[in-house]
Amino acid sequence: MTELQHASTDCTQTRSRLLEAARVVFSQHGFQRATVREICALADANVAAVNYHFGSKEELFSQALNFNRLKALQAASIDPDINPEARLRLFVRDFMLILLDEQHASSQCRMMARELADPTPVLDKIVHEAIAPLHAFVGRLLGQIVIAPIEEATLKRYVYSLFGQCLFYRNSHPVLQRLNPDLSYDIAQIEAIAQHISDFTLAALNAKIPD
Amino acid sequence: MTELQHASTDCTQTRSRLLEAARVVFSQHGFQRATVREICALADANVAAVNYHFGSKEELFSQALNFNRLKALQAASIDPDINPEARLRLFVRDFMLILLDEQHASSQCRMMARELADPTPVLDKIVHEAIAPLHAFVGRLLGQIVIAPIEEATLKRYVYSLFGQCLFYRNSHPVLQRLNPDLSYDIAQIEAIAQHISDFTLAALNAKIPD
Amino acid sequence: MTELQHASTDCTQTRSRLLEAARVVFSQHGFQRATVREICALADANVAAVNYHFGSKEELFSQALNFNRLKALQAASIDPDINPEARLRLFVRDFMLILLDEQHASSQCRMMARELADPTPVLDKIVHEAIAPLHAFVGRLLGQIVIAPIEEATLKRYVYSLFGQCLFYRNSHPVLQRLNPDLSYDIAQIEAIAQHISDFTLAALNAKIPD
Amino acid sequence: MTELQHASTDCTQTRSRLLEAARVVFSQHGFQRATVREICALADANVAAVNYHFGSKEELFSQALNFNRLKALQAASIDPDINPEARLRLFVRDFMLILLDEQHASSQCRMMARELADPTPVLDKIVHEAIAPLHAFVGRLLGQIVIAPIEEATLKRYVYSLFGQCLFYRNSHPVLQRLNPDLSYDIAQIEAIAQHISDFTLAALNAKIPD
DNA sequence: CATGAATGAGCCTTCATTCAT
DNA sequence: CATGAATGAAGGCTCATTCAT
Repeated sequence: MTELQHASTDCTQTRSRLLEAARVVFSQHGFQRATVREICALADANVAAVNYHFGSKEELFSQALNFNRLKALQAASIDPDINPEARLRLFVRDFMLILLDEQHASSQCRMMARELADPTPVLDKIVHEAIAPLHAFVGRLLGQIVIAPIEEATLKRYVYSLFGQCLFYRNSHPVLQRLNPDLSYDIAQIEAIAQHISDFTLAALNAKIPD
Repeated sequence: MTELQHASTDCTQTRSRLLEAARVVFSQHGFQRATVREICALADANVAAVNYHFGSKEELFSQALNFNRLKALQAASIDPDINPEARLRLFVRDFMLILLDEQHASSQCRMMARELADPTPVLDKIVHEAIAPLHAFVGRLLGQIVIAPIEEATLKRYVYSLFGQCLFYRNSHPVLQRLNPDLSYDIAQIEAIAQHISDFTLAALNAKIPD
Repeated sequence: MTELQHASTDCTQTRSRLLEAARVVFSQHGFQRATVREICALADANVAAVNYHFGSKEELFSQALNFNRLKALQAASIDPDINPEARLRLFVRDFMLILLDEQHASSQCRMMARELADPTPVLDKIVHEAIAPLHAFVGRLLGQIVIAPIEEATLKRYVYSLFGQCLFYRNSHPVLQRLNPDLSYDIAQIEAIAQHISDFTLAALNAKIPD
Repeated sequence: MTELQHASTDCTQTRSRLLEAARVVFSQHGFQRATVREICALADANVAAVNYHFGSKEELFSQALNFNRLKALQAASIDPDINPEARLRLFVRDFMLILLDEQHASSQCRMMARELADPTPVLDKIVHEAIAPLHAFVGRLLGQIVIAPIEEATLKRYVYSLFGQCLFYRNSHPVLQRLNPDLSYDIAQIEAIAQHISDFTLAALNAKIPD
């Protein structure tokens, strides 16, 4: 519960603590189930603090979302000196690290993943600011790998196949935990998963070329 | 437990109507957002009916789940006269129809999909009765396609890659709707999606063989 | 506080008790200051009872208004066998009894008086259903007294002068109480006030005739 | 108590701006509905300013009341060279201008009018400092018009009849607005109203003499 | 067997006030 | 002298559940 309390950020500021606590609680319970009371308790703040600083639970949710890491992700995989396949492997690895690494501040991404299953008005913002650019970026990347000209619709399905594989590990995490009770993601395992997804995807893409 | 006791009785029975209404409402709003009042209103029953017949909202949810269609799915794809690849294509097609076809009574499966993102104690039942067998089934099927002996862990990842691709279209439906505002699934489109997933997966599996 | 509890109405019904309590509390504190909690406490009901029975505080307020007495008032003063001046005296007397008699169920009228100073959306209903007809009625009555033809606007001002005098005793009651600390309205006093208002008004109206 | 201490200082002083803003907001919304936040926002001051300068919302309200205009009113109508009836007409005219003229700084009086319907402890001050003297003044004035000796109680009722007519236009303003949607008070209309009230009252008073 | 009525815990939010600087 | 930040009490309302019939 107090995992992020007094963490690296400037915790003397109630506002920052609220944002941090919100990410934890929202990513655990989703927007609906999360209560401002729990967030405030975790942030060691008064119940009224959320409304004072953000005006509403929804605005807090919206501001707790932080797409910086996702944007940095794209920047890192954009180096033109690396060939497209290697860039894809880099991207998938970083993406999975963000999605699965419980230790780091990836709760924003988990919040997003939750949001997908239980949309609130904030989803529009998420899609517009984070997901659409990400899909566009991955679309360009895959387009460079599949040299043969392909239809836009087909390219989209490749993108979906890639994201589907990646997101599965997050979205179906509760299921996987029950199927494999001793499941836990350390960095080595995350990298192995990322490598599998990259292998699988590249194999499918390359196999398509002769067609 | 008693879910099939009344299966044969007239659907005018309150109990049956509640189950049917529950499937509709739960699959629309998820467990949390769905309200007992809405279910009862749709079933034309009293607010107290849910607790009277099922004891709790959660138990209603649990009993509203119905895995028959998923079980039938496996049965259909098990014909030994068909080669494994064709069986996989059949399975994916039927699975996607269940997941995406809004016209038919596949709301149970949509309920399950929602549940994954918002686990309740009922998830244990779902995993045990429906998902675990399904994963095992698909695991055996993929194992027949990848002739070369592979590790159990690797096979699992193949299964995850397949389900990840399939579930993406349901889990990320709100996102896809926003990315493609005129999105809608008719049977032709569902079959095209299924074919893509099958192609993609088989290409990846076959490419692996030389390794 | 419990002045009306278990009064004459069917108090076994929570709904009725809520309406009764609402009239008491609303007329004491006005719409804003009145709290559903206090109303429910007075009605010996649960806090949720208001929302269960009426949906909202405002709808409770709206339904607590009851114009029957005002309507009866007009009916009583409409007897054609009595001359207009006597009918006016009757009307003023009955009106003042409703306005000032604390013993009887005139809290609706006090509620209305409060509403005037602190309008809520419900005021539209009050004006339309109760006040407009009342003004029209009194307008006709005064029109019969002032035989000479007068303009519509002038007639309205007569109506306002009459109602102004009557309502003063209710609206300015807190002031009058402080000016005359031992103020209290028994029936004799109310009748004396009514007689003064009638005298004053009729004198003014009659004095006008020669003009 | 200290209300005039800063009277001479520049109105840019926070304190003065708060008083001015308070008059505007209180007269618009009444004591209850007015919020400290709105007053501070209008005065371009901090939320804490009210409590800092005045200790409480109620004390701000109390100090925002300013009876100078009412006192000036009496002074103006006290000229012994004018006959009592004319003085009454002057008084009523000026009083109605204060009550109804939205353009001028008569918000204090509107504040008082609101207060009557929603008493706070401040009402004691209002009654003692403003209303009681006003009633006394009008009582003397009417006493001079009704030459015949009358009882104190009767004189009081005349005063009430006069004030009732005047205040009606303010207290029932929300109602009148709804009855006459295109209602608005310009100076000509206010003077017409004042004339009607004076005519009506004087007619009644004079008619009484023969009694 | 079923229900209309009622409940109580909990939700988000508002607001006058206080605190630390 | 003044303020931005924070507080706690209270508000209306929702909802799954229970009760009495």
